[in-house]
Formats: sequence, structure tokens, C-alpha cells
Amino acid sequence: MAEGEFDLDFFRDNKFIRKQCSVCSSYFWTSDPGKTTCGDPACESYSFIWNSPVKRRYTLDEMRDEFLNFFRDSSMKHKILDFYPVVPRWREDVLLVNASIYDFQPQVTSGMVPPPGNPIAMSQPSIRMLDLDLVGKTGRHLTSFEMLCHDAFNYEDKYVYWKNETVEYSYRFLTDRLGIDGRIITYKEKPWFGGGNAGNAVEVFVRGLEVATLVFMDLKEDPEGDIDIERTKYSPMPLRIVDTGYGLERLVWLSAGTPTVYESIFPETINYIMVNSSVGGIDDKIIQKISELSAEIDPYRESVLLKQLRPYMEENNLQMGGDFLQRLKKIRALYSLADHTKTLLLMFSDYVIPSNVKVGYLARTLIRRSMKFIEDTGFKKDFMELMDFQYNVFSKIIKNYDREFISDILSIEKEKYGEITRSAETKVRKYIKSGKLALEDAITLYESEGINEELIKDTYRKITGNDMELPDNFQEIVIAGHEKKNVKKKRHEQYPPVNTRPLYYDNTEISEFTAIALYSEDKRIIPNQTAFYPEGGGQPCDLGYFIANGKRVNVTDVQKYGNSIVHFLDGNIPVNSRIKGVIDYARRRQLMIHHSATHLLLGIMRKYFGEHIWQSGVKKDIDESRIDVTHYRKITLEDIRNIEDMCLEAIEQNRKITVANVSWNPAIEKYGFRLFEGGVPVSSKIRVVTIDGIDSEGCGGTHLKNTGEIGFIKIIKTETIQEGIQRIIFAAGPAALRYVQILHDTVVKEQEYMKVDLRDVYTHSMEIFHENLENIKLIDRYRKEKVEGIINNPVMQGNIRLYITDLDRDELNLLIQGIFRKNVQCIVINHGNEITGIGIEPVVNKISSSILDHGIHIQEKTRNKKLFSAISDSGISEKLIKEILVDAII
RNA sequence: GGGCCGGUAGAUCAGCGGUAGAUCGCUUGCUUCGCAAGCAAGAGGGCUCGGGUUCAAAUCCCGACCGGUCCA
Repeated sequence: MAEGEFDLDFFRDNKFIRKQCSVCSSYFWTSDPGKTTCGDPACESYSFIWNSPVKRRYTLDEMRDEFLNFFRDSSMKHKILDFYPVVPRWREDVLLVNASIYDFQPQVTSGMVPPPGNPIAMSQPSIRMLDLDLVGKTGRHLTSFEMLCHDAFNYEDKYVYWKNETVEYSYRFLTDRLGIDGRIITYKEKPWFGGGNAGNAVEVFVRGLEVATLVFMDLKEDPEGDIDIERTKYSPMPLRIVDTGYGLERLVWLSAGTPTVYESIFPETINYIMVNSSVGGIDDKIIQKISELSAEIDPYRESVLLKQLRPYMEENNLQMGGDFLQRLKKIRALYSLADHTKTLLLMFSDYVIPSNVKVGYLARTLIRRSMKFIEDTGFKKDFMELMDFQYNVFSKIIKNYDREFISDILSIEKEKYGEITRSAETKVRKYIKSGKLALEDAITLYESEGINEELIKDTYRKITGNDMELPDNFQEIVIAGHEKKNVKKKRHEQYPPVNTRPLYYDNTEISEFTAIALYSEDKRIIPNQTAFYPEGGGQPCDLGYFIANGKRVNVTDVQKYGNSIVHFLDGNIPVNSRIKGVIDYARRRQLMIHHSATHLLLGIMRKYFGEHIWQSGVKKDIDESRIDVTHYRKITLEDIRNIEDMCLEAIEQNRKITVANVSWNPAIEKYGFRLFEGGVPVSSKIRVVTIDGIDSEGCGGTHLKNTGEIGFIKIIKTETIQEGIQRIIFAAGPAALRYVQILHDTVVKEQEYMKVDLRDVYTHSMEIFHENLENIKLIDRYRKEKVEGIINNPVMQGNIRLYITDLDRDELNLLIQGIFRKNVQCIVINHGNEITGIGIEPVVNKISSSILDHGIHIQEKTRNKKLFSAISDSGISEKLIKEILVDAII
């Protein structure tokens, strides 16, 4: 970082000086001439515990208000924004909102969409699961927190504010509002990069606690760029963004000066769990020491902490034994439980469904850990009661508390978790060999059965009575076992920048048009305008043909590249030809019906199942279409009927379907993030398709004018394609009728054949099925009896039994198996030419050569210790085989 | 999206080329005033489905389907 980056008027006016930290050598700014360290806890210890520099203790709600009010003040003129969901539906590259800037990426930060205010301030709930293991242990780690921010977007033609103002605001908030002595605030310089952007930043420390990071983002990743940070090239970007992040919880902690952040942010919850559990608690001084040590140990290691804690304990005549560790474990479980349930509330507010993939997996992880912590703390109340309690504490940041949804989810998850715990013993037992469980087997248990480290250890102890150790870095070993694969990038075709005017939006009923082929090469053209809908939004492209110079050329595919709509043909059309296009309108009409039906179905399912229904994928086609939605139960036949009925009702009401192009910010304000269910558009405006009273969504597809045109919807099939995601395959309009016709034909044919009433076809076919099974059993029994009779009446030739039979495959096989069990020697001649010998290995050579001597050629199929089998080309009589046997045995 | 594990009686699982088993539950009988329990007898399956290999497949191979789980 260049020396002058933070040579700000504000620092000069307030007698701040730039110094270099005596521990980490970073540069920092301070107004205390005697200060030698930068403020980072790795360089100096916490000194705010029991010694808050803030004028009074704040709650989360109070601190949030204090911050937002400060930036709302007239001189600041910040627009205060409502917070965004924690599940970022407006982008597809991340699972959860990690920081406030996520709200504006990538549309605003790329300059495509204006910010919803400028400057703005807000408090954004964020979730970070990266340091999940450290939550509850270090005194400062949380899975969810609120990031307070004041952001300014500086365009080339519009300057808002930059470094000087930003630093001043932060300083004035901390000093004027919170009453912190300016001399204990340090600003540490630090380069910043992430998410394709970079810039300079300062971290703000107060008494060893980092309370904010002020980022000045003015670089973007650019392979051609000439600024090099960590081996990545950057170039300046026209939009310069002030992106600040203040930890709300950190500020509250600073104001409270409690031993851990947990007591400061949810004291009521901690108390509630404490009185309803067997957590004994630990001396505040020890907890404080643990927090202080944890801040200095980087990266955190449990063994290092305990080692460093020991001298302190001994100094104070405290015992470090098993009882202490047990109490420590319980208090940590309590902290974690309070933390996790709050994070779950945020996730459930956005209707995250626990599953084995993506964000659902993170939710499940939190739920399972919480269940374990409920056990560890001996919490006596129900999970749901704790959720209720937490909701009351955090109601300001929880928009949706859908009790029915949450309680359903939790009971399903409880069951699944219980299943794993119950079956753990038999599964672990399977892998224990001579009293030991190998590491690789432990990994298998974890990866394929979901039995976590602790459960493996507990179960092992239960089975063998001994303790076992798993390496500290068990998780790392597991992850290291997974090979990383390269993600293939889509190859983008290059076409000249030719604009094609789409005609299909203005008039969805247009099926013929004239145009000029502005580009033509290798059986593909780009016309100046078209009524052919290109593939997009789960809707396949239109098909049809062009007439050029009196010749017909078929359209086989239509794709959109930027503003060009490329038509793939089965012949060539010369460039600049006048062409007439004709689309297969019956096909297009069916696609429009399916497209509008998809929106209707989605809206109806949300009404029927609840607000947790989100679209997670669609595909329209001619004969049938499908929609995938988030739902945590299998869809029953009864659900299908009800949904079909509700759809029909909406169709009969002939509701209007309208399309509007709306700017980004007003669109989100009006319709919310549901708009992006079908995907996020790359444009400054959003095309919103609305079925009156049912559903509004961003959609680029072609639609009907009203629901009446759908005709009716028939759901064909539902399936779980992934945990928490149900696929509904359906048909609408003519396709639905064809489907019903096929069903009808099939059943009527069956009925005519069976000669029963239509409604008896099912029971009758079931009867036939069972009857058939009974018959098979009967035949088997008969066969067994028959074969048994044959086995018991052999022709003896010395020790060898001789059976001359005429049996089918199954019977012969029963015979062979029967003989196996008797453990005797025998030869079976079936159909006169199939020879099977059992237990006759010593004489096989003699027998086969004797047969050959009689002019009969045999082909061996199997020869082993137990069995000899061969086929002869002519008949072997009983007499002949007897003669051969006599010779062979002698 | 990728990897791993699994699908056998109502439930939990064993069997892993040669006649489908155990435990719990169920039915009946005995014991008991009755219950719990005990003893005895019995019913209950074509081993998820489809191909292949084999004289012979629940078992081996391939593929679907369904479920579980870990990682991204």
C-alpha cells in the first residue's frame, strides 16, 4: 500500500499520526503518541472486559438504532434501507449473505443498476459458517451477526464521499455517539480484495477489539490490468465504492464489557437455557481469560488454549481436571445453542429447507448440532420452545416466523437424527475388528453414514468399554480425501454485433413476419427482426421455416447471444436476403400454455403448501412440462387432486396475465425477491409477468393473455429429485387432453379384456396378479415333489447313482441341488443327450473318453470338483451309460 | 454437481453362488383371578425392478428406481 493512501485531512486535523506496529509491523493511525501496537488482538490483549470504553451498556436493538439514527441525521443524509434476506435469491454464486455488500452484488457494484439510495446505511443480518467449530469456544465467534454499514457509490459524474468522510463518520459515531475516547481508537491500514474487486481498507480497533472495517473499493479484476495484488491483476474501475462493515455484536460487546460476546448479545436466552438445564456455569474470570487467550491464538487450537490456561488456573488455585472440562463443555454448548437457534431463525425466515445439499445442508448441520447441544446441556424444554423464546428476543430481524413450517421441519429432522443415533451401534460394530476401529473405517462411518466424531467415540466406548482417539484434524483428513475437479467453462460463440428486434413480446400471436438476413454464414442467420422465440427461461425455441427467393429453409434451433438472435437452418440463405418467416404456431401455442400453466401451478402450490414453496427449476416441452419446487414432504395423490382443483378454479376465473418492464429497485420493492425464482436477469430492467392475484415473477417467456386459455392442468407424476425438492410433471391444454385420452384408452382396453366394470379394473388386475403368484408357488411345490420322487429312486451302478430323466431347466436344477445336499455321486442323463455328473471327478476322464470311443461326440460345458456337465450330439442310452460306468469304475 | 453406503418378513438386521434366517412384533394354546412375563406352536417373504454371467443368483457384473450420507 502506498504511504500516502491514508494521508487524510481528518487525521491531520485531529492530530493522528501514522505509526508502525511493534509486533506485526503494520502501519496504523492513532492520536495517542505513546501507542506502539496497532490494536489487533494478536498484538495487544483485550482491555475492554469489565472495563467498557462505551458510555453505557447497549442492547442489540439499541445499538442498531443508535447507528442508523446517526447516519439518518440531516448532515449525513444517508438513506436507511431495510435489510435483505439471508438467502441471496438475487445471485446464484453464493449460498448465504456473508456481508452487507452482498446485497448489491453484482448488479449495483458492476454499475448496471443504480443503488436503492446513495449514500445508504443499513444493518444486514449475515451468516458465516466457516468457523462453525469455534462458535462457543473463543468467546467471539458467531454463525450469524448483523453487519452495520454506511456505503457510498461514487460514479464518474457523481461524487458522494470517499476516505476522508468515511473515516470521519466512523470516528464521530464512536466518539460522539458511543462516548469512546478518541485516543483509544486505532485505524490499521490493510489492503483488501475479494469477489473480483480490490482496494485499500482500514480496520478500526478499540482496546484490542476489531469493531469495523472500512473498505475503499476502486479496483476490479482485469487480466490486462497493471496493479498486482496477491498474483492477481487489477485495473481501476469507474465506480468507486465505500463499503463499510461494523460488527453490531462487537459494538454491543464493547459496550457491555462481558467476558464473552454471548452474554452481551443474548443475555435473556443464556439465562433461559441456564435455568432450564444442568449447565453449572464457570467463574467469569476464567471465561474472560479464555476469551483473551483465544483472541491471541491465531489460528485457534484447543490444545494450545488449554496449555496456556493451565498456569493461570494454577496461579489462582483452580482445578483443571475432568470436572472443569465437563463444565466448560456444557457452557460452550449453551453458548453455541443460543447462537445456532438464532441463525436457524434467520434461515427459517427465508424458508430454508434442511437437506443434504447446498444451503439446506448448512441448516441441517445447525439443527443436528443444536440437538446435540440440547443433550449436552441437559436442556429440559423442547427445541420448539427455545425457538419461540429466541423469536421473542429477535423479532425485529425475523420477518417470517412460520411456526407450523418450523415445527414440521424440526420434527422431521429430529426423527432423522434419532435414526442415526439409534443405528450407530450396529454400524460401528460392523467396522470394529479385533476390538479396534481403524481410522479409515471411522472416515467411512462419517462419510457414508453421517456418524460424527463424537458419536463414533461414544459408541466405541459403549461397545468395547475403551476410549478411542481420533486425530484433531479428522475433518481435514476427510476433506483432503475429496479430489477437486475442474469446472468446465461454457464456450461462448462469437457473432457480429447485430441487433435483432424481438416481435414475439409485442404480439404473442404473430406467426408470420418478414425480415432481412443481416448476417449469414454456415447455415445460420441473424435477421433484423424475428417472431421466433429463442430458447430461454426453460422454454424451448420456436420451430418453423423461412421462405427466401421462393425456397423454403427449415429453422432447427434459435439461440440468443447478447442482442443477436441466431437462427440455425437446414440450408443456406444469402446475406441481405428478404425473407419471410413462418413459425409452427401450434407448437408455440402449446409452449405458451405450458409456460403460463407453470406460473399458475407455482402460485397455487404456494397457496396450498405454504410460503416455503420456491421454484428451483423448470422445463417446458410439448407433451409435458415440469416444475421443481422446494418442499419437505412427498406430494400425495390427495395433494395432486387438490392442486388440480385449485388450478381449475383459477382457470375458470379467467384471471388476467400481464407483462410489465419494471426498473430493478422498484420491482424488488413491489414484488420482493420472489421475482428471481426463475433466474436473475442480466439487465437494468426486469420483465415481470403477473397472473392476477396468483403470482408475479421475472420472466422472459411468452405467455397467454388470461388463465382461461390454459384449459386445464393435469399432474402426471411427482417425484423427489433431491431431498427437499419435489418435481411435478404435468400437462396443460391440448397436451393434458391427449394424456387423459391415452390413460382412458388404456383402461378401457383393459376393461374390455377383463370384462369388468371400469372401476373394478384395478382390484381385478390385483386379483389376477396374486392368483398368478399362488400358481407359481403351486407349480414349485409340485416340481419339488416330483423331483424328490426321482431322487429317491435311482438306478445304482456301484456307488454311482444313475438318473435317466426328461426334465425341464427348473426341474433339472432342483434335481442337481437335491443331489448336492445328499453328498453322493451321480450321473444324470436328461433328454438323452445332456450329461451332468456330480461328485464323479475321479472318473470323469474315463467316462468322457469311453463315450467318445462309442462314436458319440460330446461338448463339455463345465468341469470342476463338484460338477461335470456336457452335451452330446447323439443319444446316450441307459444301457450304454451303464456299460461305460461298469468299465470306468473297474 | 461429485463421492461413498444401502434396499431381504410389519420393524431392526444377518446371509453374500447350491432348499430364505434371527430378534422384536403378530396369531393361537398352556400358565395366571387378571395383567406383565414365561413356555409351546403357528402365520407372515419369492430377497426394489430390468438385463447379463452360471447347470444354479438374494448373493457376481451392468443399468434403472428409491433411500441414506459426506463434500463442493
